[in-house]
Amino acid sequence: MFIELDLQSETPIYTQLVDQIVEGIASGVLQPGDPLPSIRSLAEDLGINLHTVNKAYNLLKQEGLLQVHRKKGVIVQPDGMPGVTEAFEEKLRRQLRSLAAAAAVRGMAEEVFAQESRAVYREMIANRGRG
Amino acid sequence: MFIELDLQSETPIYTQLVDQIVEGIASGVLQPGDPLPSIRSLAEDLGINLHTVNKAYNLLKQEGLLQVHRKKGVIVQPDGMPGVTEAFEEKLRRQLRSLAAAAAVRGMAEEVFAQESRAVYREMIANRGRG
DNA sequence: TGTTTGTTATATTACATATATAACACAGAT
DNA sequence: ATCTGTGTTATATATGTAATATAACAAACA
Repeated sequence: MFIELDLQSETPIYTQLVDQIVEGIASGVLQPGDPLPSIRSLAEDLGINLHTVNKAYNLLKQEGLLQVHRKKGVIVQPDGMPGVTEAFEEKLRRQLRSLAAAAAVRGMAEEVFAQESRAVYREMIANRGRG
Repeated sequence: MFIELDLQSETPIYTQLVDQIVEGIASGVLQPGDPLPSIRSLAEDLGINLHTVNKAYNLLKQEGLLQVHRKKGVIVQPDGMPGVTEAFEEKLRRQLRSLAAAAAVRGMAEEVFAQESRAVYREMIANRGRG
């Protein structure tokens, strides 16, 4: 499994799970229809509790990124990913504003900040051709 | 005072305080050397507890954005803001990665994401001439 | 029948958030 | 000296979140 947890981190375990799965989908490592480990097996692999994995999976299910079946297990959304909704735009801008302010205060120029954003996005989807 | 709290929000009060003060500095509403309300008076104005304001002020003090004196009170860092450290770059990139992944998964193109970042930054510092 | 799946329920521990009081040390004004 | 307002520190409490530990249930499949 491609997931690596930092149990010392201040960011919750279930958030780390959510982030890494989303990044997995964005990067193409996880493709629509691909199966994910069962709640129990992933929990055991990572040495964490069943409910922590369940919480992460459910959040992603509610966002429309995962589908959850009885016996089929958990798979990456095969019927089209959710689009850029108004709610998502708002949330994105709110978080970008916080980052932009912190960057501006430290003297990071507009071009550098924008370029940094572009670079991070590009690296994210760098090898969608192969995984 | 320019601070507005959303007590229903899931983001902690002290985080809202930190964010809005940083945005105040970035936008020029707060200039180096400018005084901030005392811990007690701001707490009373906002209808929150003294310690919540204290926590926010202390975080900003540790980041080097505020100075705290005995009787002089709290002022915006007059001796030069902290620069773009390696630690800050890492933190920024980590958070940008999370946002970029969420955006990419929803089909937001690289150019749109980068432009969104630039626009948010620009609006942040839009009226540094006067406020 | 038995196993594995997601799901739900309950309980417990640990930690973060926020509040409420209280007291302390320091600096300035009266 | 005394009072007042400042940041600071110390306790205590209430609430919510994060994470764990068990247990049980319903559905799908071999």
